[in-house]
Amino acid sequence: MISRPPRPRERGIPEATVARLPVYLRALQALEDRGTLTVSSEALASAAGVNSAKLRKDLSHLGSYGTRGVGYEVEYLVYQISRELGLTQDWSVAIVGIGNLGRALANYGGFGTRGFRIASLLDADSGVVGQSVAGLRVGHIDSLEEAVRDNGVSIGVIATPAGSAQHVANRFVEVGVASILNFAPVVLDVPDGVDVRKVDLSIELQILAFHAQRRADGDGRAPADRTGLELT
Amino acid sequence: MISRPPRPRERGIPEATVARLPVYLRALQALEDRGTLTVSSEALASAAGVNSAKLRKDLSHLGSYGTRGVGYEVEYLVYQISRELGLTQDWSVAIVGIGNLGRALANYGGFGTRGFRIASLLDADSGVVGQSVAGLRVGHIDSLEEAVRDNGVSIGVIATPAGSAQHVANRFVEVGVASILNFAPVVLDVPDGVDVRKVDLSIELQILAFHAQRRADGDGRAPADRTGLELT
DNA sequence: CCCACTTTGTGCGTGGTTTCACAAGCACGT
DNA sequence: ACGTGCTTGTGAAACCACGCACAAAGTGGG
Repeated sequence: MISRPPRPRERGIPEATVARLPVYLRALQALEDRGTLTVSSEALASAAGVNSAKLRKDLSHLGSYGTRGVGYEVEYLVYQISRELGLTQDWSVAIVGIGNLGRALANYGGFGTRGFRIASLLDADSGVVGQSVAGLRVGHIDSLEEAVRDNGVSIGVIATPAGSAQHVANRFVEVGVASILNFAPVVLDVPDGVDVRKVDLSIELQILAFHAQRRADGDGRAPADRTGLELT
Repeated sequence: MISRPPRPRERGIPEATVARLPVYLRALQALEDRGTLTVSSEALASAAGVNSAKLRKDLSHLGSYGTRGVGYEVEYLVYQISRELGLTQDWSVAIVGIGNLGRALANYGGFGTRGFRIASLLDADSGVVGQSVAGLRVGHIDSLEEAVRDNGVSIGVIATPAGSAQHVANRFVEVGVASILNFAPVVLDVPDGVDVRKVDLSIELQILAFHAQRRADGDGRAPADRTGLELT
């Protein structure tokens, strides 16, 4: 009885679990940096800000990687989650729209922590094209197809104004980029099989405002820490 | 620990609905700009990228604001959603961490579209303090308490490096800021009653990578591609 | 006034997600 | 070898979200 099965999991990890795996991964990497060797579901859950039962169930979808009475081996779990998320291979990313946000993304070191390589920066503004941002020369949007093909780009990031986003998305789709991260405040229309995720700063603010208003209204319950006073 | 299960919602709107209201609102405002007076749930749902039954159910949580046989009056619905989200009042926002991302946020006009006013920019780096960004003078982080009080800030945005985020959050909480939007890649620990939302760029990328990998694996079909032996 | 047509609001079945609670499993000390 | 203590993995229950399908309610034409 030896043999660790190389592919214990079956296809079909719940979407909610997938969304949490990166959080676990980051918490684990912090533990790893601190030299921790093993961690219990309780401790890891607390670091990740979730319920421990949820964490165990999430991990159980990947396989049985824990040891009862002990916990999980940090390094091994890091590897398993990385592999599941596809971070053991490299992904090339193109960013379109090198305004304030695009620049921030290009310079955001956290991206490349593992697996992601920013391969191409593109913009439509001839005043921006040619500039050097994060060590890359900004190319013209017209060369998108070329940039995608030459660099093997498989993930496209849209950081353009709302008006251009759909057009950029269309061109990404046409050259075969099937994963798009959209920062523009529009709903993108893409064919089946293309995966779009949206990050919308003002939507997050609006959700915060909703809850803040509810707190301020005749709530009856003040924030635990403060003395119920709340001015608007 | 925290034992406060009895408070999912008081008289309220499901969380999933709240998260979609801003999307509807944006679609409605686009219609308004185009001069459209009324819209059917079908049309609005399509513009917002959701199912029309879901949209109707979402709106039904706000009240009965539609007219059967006709649809919804755009302007009226804009007002109702705005009110529900708390956008009829003004929210003052402070941004801490004026690096690339903080700068992008400060300049992001979309914020102020309605209801949100960026009242204060703060940073710890003396090379940044004093600079003018988006028409505001960047203040020193030490003046956070003062800035919050003087401007009536009720929403705090954290765009600092990971290492400083928890500290900034603590200070926000201490001066009574109970709504925090966190861009730093850490899980913030805050007392009950404080609302934290997190936007994490690299997590989004990792989720995309997961799906991209799954597409690549079982590309044509999914079934018995590699169903070998499996022992545990 | 009545009828045909349109669109909302919602009851209900279905499926996914969270949480509890506990048996099963492993390590370690005696 | 065996019991003790701890932690995982997972049934089962509760909860929530989604979408179908249809009755209710309004509009407009004849």
